[in-house]
Amino acid sequence: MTASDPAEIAPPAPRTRVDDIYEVVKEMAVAYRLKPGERLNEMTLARDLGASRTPLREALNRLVAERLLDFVAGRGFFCRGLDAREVFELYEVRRMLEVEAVRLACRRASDSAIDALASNSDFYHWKVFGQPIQELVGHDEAFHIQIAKLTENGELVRQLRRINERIRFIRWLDMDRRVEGTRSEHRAIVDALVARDEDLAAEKMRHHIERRQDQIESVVREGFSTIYMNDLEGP
Amino acid sequence: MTASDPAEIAPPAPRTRVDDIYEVVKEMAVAYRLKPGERLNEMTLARDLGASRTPLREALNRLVAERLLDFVAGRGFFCRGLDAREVFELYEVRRMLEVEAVRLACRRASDSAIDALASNSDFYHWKVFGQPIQELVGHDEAFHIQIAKLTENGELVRQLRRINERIRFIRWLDMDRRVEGTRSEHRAIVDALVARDEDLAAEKMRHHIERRQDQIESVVREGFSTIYMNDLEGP
DNA sequence: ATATACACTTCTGTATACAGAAATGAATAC
DNA sequence: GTATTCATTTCTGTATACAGAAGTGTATAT
Repeated sequence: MTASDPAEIAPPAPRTRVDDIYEVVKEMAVAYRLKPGERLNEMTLARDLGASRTPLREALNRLVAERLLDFVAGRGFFCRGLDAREVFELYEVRRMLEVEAVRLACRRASDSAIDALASNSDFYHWKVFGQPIQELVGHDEAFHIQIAKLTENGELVRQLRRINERIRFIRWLDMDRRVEGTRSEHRAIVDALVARDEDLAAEKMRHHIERRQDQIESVVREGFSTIYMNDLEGP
Repeated sequence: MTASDPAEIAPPAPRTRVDDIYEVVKEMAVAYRLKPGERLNEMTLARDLGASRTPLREALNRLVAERLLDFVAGRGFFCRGLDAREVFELYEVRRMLEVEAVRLACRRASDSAIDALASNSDFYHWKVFGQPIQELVGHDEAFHIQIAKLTENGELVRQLRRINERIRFIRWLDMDRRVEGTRSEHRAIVDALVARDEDLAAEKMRHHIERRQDQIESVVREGFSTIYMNDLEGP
């Protein structure tokens, strides 16, 4: 958005090794390619990433602050756990933010912004079958973020993005059973937004998120088996 | 809470130099003892803290992830800015979370927990005059966190704590004009909680937070002058 | 007087080194 | 067979070293 503004062409922001490491390890943590609670060996990981421990540890510290990794002084860095309670709490925070976000969106968004959401929205394009789950979840996240952006509150958007990273694995697991439901629920939210019916939009959003919240316990259980099945594709 | 549980006496969690540095620099950033946008000299700062650059940079990376510092690759670390828009957005997110939090508290909190909040609440003890502003803000934050804890949602509490760190400086500035208002508004919230009147509690909380939101612009302006006056007490 | 080029200084980004803590495992005691 | 001790190995926590980028200031040209 601001990046393409010709008035502020700052030097193209040199990428450091820390940034690269950060992204790679983040992906590993988000996708639980590291097992829950697994200890990270800094020397091995640094070697595998072709770097030294110094930038690695800086990246790991960022990830600890984002709660994608755990850290114990004297013992090192660990993959975050997979805990139904934590996921449940994150869904609850997410609901609080998104229900209010869609309210604000009803009040603040321009007609054209809402039109863009309505006509561009993924639920028109989703091929429900034969589409990689990752793509579907990507569309899902994008839809919710787009609504958050209508509030013009950058902090809100950032917080939701962070929550999304932490529950993405869970979304991967339950998306395939819920594609159709998701699509129709998204549509209901957009309809309410177009009508600027704040209460209805809020209610639809609450419903949309709470439905998933109910299933967390079982999805997390499925998560463990998925994680430990993936040994098969290990290195 | 869990720390004193005899069943889980883990080794007393050795403190590292990173932890110490983290806390010291965090305090500097929170209190704007670093000027907004000021560049941090790693060598100087490390020397002043009696450490080397390695743990310093790890701590700084954590603080960047928490948005208490900025980072530009190739240029280094900077104190966060002081920006009315950002503060405004944080107050908005805070309102979203706390209004819903007090609703959940009405539903979930035990009678005894609410009693404890009501009888122990700071507004009974606040000495309005002649009390350091820092203490008053500490009571204020503690009050709000206590309510959040009634939800039993640890993530919610954590997110609010992080927001509090980022707006603490602003609270310091406007607290002295608002001590009495704060006290009575807190009381109204507690009364609604005791009555388990969810809608009323939510409305009181919303009002409580939005009142401050309206003043942010002017408080931020005051903030700049405060920051640049403090040169007088420099080292 | 302002702008440009260039040498010089300072600082960041990363690798490496090393001390001490933690984990591992063998050997011994019970 | 289980528990305990101690030697050995491995790994973390931090300091230091160094290359190259960024910043600074001076001298020269216009």
